[in-house]
Amino acid sequence: MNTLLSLSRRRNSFNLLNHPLLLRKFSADADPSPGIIKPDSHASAEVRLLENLRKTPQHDWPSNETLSSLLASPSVSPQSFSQITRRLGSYSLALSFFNYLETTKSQSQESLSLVFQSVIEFAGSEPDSKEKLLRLYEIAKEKNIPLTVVATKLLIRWFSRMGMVDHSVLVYEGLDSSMRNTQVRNVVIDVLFRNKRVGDAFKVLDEMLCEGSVFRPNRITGEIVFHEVWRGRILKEEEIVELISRFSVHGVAPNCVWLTRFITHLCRNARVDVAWEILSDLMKNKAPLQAPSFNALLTVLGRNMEISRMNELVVKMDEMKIRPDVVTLGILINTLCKSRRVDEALGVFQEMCGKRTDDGGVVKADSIHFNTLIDGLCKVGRMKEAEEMLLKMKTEDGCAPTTVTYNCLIGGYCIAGQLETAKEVVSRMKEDGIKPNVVTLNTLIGGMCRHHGVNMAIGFFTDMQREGLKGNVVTYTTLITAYCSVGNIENAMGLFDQMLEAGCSPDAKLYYALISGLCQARRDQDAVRVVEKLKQSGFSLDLLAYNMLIGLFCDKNNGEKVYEMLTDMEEAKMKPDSITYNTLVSFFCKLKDFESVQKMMENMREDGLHPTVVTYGVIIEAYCSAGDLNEALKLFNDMGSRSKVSPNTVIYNILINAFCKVGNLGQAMSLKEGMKEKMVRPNVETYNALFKCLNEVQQKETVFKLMDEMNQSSCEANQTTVEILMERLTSSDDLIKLKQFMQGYSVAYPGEKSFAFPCL
DNA sequence: GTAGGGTTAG
Repeated sequence: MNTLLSLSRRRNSFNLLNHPLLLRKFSADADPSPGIIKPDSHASAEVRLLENLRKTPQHDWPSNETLSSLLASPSVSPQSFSQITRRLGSYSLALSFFNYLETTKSQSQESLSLVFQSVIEFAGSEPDSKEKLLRLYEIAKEKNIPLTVVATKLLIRWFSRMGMVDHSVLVYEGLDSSMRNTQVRNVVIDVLFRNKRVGDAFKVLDEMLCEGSVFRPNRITGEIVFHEVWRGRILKEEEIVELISRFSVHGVAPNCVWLTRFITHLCRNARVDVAWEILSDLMKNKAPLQAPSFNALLTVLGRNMEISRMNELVVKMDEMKIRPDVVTLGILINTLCKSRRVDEALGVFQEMCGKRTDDGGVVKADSIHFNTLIDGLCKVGRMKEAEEMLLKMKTEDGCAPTTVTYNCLIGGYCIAGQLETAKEVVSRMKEDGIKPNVVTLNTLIGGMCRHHGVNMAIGFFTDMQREGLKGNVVTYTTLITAYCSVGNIENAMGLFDQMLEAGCSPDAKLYYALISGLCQARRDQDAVRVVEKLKQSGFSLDLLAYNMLIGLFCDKNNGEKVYEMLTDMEEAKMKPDSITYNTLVSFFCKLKDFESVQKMMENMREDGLHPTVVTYGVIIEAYCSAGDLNEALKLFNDMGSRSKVSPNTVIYNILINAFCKVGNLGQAMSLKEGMKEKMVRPNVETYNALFKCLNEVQQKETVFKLMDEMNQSSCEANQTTVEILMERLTSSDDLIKLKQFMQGYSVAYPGEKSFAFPCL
């Protein structure tokens, strides 16, 4: 048989003929020494037919009686005709055979079609195949020879390859509707796509997809269409979703890689719900799916910490017998650990390890799974279990502890403030032959800063530097932040310079830490230097940083720098927010530049922002301190009516204070009454302002009334209150009243304990 | 040739 195989491979270009079954049938021909393997009797009619065709010259075929009788033999099936034609070995012989059969009219249309198919097969590899195929197609039409599915597919494909896609379409359109089956349509669609006739391709596809279609799409249709959809970017996202849904009705899913890519794309563009819908739809229609597509969705659900939805999805996977893999395991335990649900993570870990996967393997945990769990345990302070997990790791195959494992443990002990134990872990890891790295260093430094202060951390860092271990940008950020938080800006800036000298590049987080530290410490000169450095390094400030800096420069009355920051923001196409505006409003208020204040308010509205209660507070206070109480009052009235911003206690206090200061008690009291109406609670400042104003003897009754009111509304007096009242209430009677007031008794009705009215 | 994931420090 081996000999036979090799011989026949050499002789035949058609793979089909290499099939052992066919070799057996045609063994007399294939074997050079007849007699070794004898043709069986069943095949003899076909074999003899082929032999006779070969030994008889073509022009003698019509007159050869043996041939005629063999052709009439019922044992020669239509399928044999196509094989016999192929075995004739050449295009011209095959065509002659076809013509011969056609003229004898001895054969069924099916046999003729099959012979014709073999002729087409030959024509495809002829030197002038284009003309030959065109001619054959003409012949088929002239002689009314129905094309077989194979012939149809070949013609459509070849015409397209030869640049005659119109002929491909003609072939397709000339077909009987029963011949336009899934296979043929798949070829047509593919050819149309390749020739950029997208609309026509979708027309053919549409008939397959629509309800009740006879020739439904199959996996290959999906392959062709989705490949093109991705490659050619011919559809919008919604259209792709719709297309997947239409395929899904027929139980067809895009292939795993394609689908996973699309799901990832949707998730990255915040279309998680759409991704979810697609997978649900496909599951509902029982389309074949695999874990990676689900992993893509689970990843983003994990990032958003949507654990219940993740759970739901895993349950669905289980129902559909879609097996989770190692990646699924990684996503689940990581998400659970990050949300501090360590027990659930351990549960999932137990349950999934050892489960079968789609490719027949077993879900096997690796070092990273262990690291994730150990980190989870350490973050919640379960150090004993973390240590046990480390021991377990050492006994498992392919799960050797790494630097990361030990770093997690060190981090855990640092969180717990056990710095000594953390350092011991460093010794243990060295004994195990695992090298500490910069993360180990940073973890320890972070722990020291938190629990023992920055000086100890600096000492440790210096020691490590002597041992040759270099810090990185994270090391410096930790230390700089620690210095800033204790207000030691000199050392923070010193470290910044040291870092630059050491050739370590600052990153965005470092710049942010430094700028926020400098702004809090009101160090404008240093801030300017750092911002310059930041820009040189190609970084840019974000809105938060701009706001901090603008606040600092406003505070330092550095209008020039404020202007520069605003110009920078504009160039960076960054819109100020209400914090930026409030800072600026407050700046102009301080300068009593009310024109600019008005301008800022206008700009704010143009930018679609609304003045807040803070904005109004700042301006009202500015008008008050400029002595323009009318303007302050006007703005106060504007608040509620124009801006629909309700005044709060702070606003009322500003005004009450101002009116009290100029001795306008009437206006102050009426504002206080207004508070009651607006349900704004007066506080101790409100009362202090009023008490200060009530210094006439005849106003004593009002003082008492207010004192009772304070008690009733549980507004506690402070040092200032007592000082003011002591000045006003000097008689012995008054002092008794003051004492009663301090004890919470009513002063207007002595002996009666006041009640607190929570409604006020 | 093509997809998905998980670990430590600011």
